Amino acid sequence: MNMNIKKVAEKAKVSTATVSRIINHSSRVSPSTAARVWRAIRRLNYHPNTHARTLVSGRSRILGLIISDIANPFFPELVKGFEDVALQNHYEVLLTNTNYDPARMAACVQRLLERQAEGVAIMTSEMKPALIDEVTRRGIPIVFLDVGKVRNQISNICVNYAQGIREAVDHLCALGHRRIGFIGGPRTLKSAHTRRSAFIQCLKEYDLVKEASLVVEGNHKIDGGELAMYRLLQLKKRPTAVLTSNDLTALGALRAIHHARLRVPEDISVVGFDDIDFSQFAQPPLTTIRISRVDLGKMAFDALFNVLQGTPAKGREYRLEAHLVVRSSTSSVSK
Amino acid sequence: MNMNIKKVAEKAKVSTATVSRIINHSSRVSPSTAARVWRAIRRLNYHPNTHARTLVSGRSRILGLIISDIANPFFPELVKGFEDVALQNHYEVLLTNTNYDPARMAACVQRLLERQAEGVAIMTSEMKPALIDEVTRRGIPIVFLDVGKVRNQISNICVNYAQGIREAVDHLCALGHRRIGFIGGPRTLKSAHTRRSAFIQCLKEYDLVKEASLVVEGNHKIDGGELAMYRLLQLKKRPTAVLTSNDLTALGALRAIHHARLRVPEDISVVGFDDIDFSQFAQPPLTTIRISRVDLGKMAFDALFNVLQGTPAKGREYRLEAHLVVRSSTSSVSK
DNA sequence: TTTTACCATGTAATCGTTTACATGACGAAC
DNA sequence: GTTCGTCATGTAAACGATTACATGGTAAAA
Repeated sequence: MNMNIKKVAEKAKVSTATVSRIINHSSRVSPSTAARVWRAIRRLNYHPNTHARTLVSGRSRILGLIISDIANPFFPELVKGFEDVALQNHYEVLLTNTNYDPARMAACVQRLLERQAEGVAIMTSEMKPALIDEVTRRGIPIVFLDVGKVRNQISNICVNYAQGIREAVDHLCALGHRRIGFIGGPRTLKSAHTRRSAFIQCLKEYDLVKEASLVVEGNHKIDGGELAMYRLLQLKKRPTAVLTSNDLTALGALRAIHHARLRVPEDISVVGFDDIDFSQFAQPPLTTIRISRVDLGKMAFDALFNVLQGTPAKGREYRLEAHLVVRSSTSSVSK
Repeated sequence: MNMNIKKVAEKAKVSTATVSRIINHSSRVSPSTAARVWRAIRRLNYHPNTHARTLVSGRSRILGLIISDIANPFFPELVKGFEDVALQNHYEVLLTNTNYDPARMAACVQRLLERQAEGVAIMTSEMKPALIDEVTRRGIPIVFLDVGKVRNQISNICVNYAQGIREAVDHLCALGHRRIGFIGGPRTLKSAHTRRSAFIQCLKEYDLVKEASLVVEGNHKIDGGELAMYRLLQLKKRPTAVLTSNDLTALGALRAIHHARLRVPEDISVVGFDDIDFSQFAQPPLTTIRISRVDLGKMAFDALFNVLQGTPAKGREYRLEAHLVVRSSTSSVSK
């Protein structure tokens, strides 16, 4: 019943080696036999068994993609970008979720190793060094997002958060804001930390109010943003504008402000981060710092692909820009 | 360098067959050798090669999950539900996107067949019968969402849209609404069609205004909902409440109403469909008909799993309930 | 004590490919 | 007309597991 290379070989009256060579375009074969074999392949509706291929060749044509949580709106587009270009290059993608849990991350890596992934994109930050070693020891390239150093087979995509934040602060300053609050992400998250640092750095460069109470912590979800915003609203001198560590946080802030019977942007300006699909449909549409997650996904693939093709297999540092997109949640400060 | 079963066998001074038996708990082995082998396995950090396993046993422990588009907020949670329970049962999930394109769907199925998926969950409706045949001919179970008939290895999950819609209409009637509009999904989409039919059916059962102009077409995205709502607003006698075919459509409607300087729910009540994560954070929080997408994913896995385990491998029909969740986008009709 | 049965383990075939090496045919170079 | 190189193709050994069958040993049954 099941088709295999042997049957094709028989039908085309050649050896399996020849069929294999034709499928893989691996060495010269006479055009006439090639045609005969292709015809047989089509007739029998033959498709090579990937597992057998992987077994003998060692090449699985599988790439691993590790993310935190597909239900987090940051990731779907990233996945899409990665998958699209992987598919174009005839790679299959094995998607794994860590659920923000380092233990589960270990399991993800394990699963990818077992399936012989040829490369691993780690787009989340829960990571133990021991795991990385185990991957690189097998010669499997890795690409990280914002963490770790570029090494032999390790690439890194650095998002230029600072630039995006600088643009946002520029924009707010130009509108007359001086007291700018910041709602960060969870302490444990590397990227959240980077964003906060970039903001604080920015405060120094501009002539802005620096008060510890203006920087509060969220959880990168809506409820955390809402809670954090309440805290900012309760300050005796509250900020006239708020920058947030991601869009969900900003949406939570919007809610809190709305509940407090204040208006955005008339009473308080709000700036998000990421530009998830939704932010343009928020009420009001959110001014936010955009990271193209589709590009991020594509870039992650490229990073792996380059190492996979490259001789020598050197890792590289990639840069992804973040820019402000102005919508309606910011306006000049009212006095 | 690479670990394999042979090295483990050597180290533990047994044959590879014994190691295999121990790994698979497949037949009695003496506890003492088992212990020795497990120790060797741990020492050498051995993990079986899945491809070799698949090749000889025919079982890949891979399930295929076909969806339209991971960036569509309907799917991430579904994927998560499916994946979680698949993982618990030691299955890997191969996720494929059709991008709403039947041709790409064919490619998805092809890829899954080549990777020897043991079961396929098709959570989207672009499907050609020829493809299905090719899958079932190989004895691979399939589960559909809302389409097709239950057959030998084919299961189907039927969402009880009608019930959800009935609850919504009940709710609106109780609030005094009589002119209820409906914004449907794209004609090509089976589930959209089902939802619209259920609504029209409902109109007949209740004493409601039936006018063709009250049923308009969207595209299951925000812009489509917005456009469609504008059309409803331009009617000489506009509806006092609107039911929509999915939440994105409802959010678009919200925008349109907002732009028209009308208020939700005071001037118009809006009901969504699906209860995507976001709808609770809309302004105002959306009354909507909830389908638990996590449960949907789990159910899809169960359907496949049951056939995979079951003897005989009969397909079944599953039912998923849809219920109204009332938030703030509906209120009694103002006169 | 002999027979029987069963249990733990080993031997080797098998899954469907790829690929190093062997082979034979044919044309060019001498 | 040998000899040689090239080219197309075939032969067979991997790859790393599972599993049907074989084997020998030990305990129970006779």
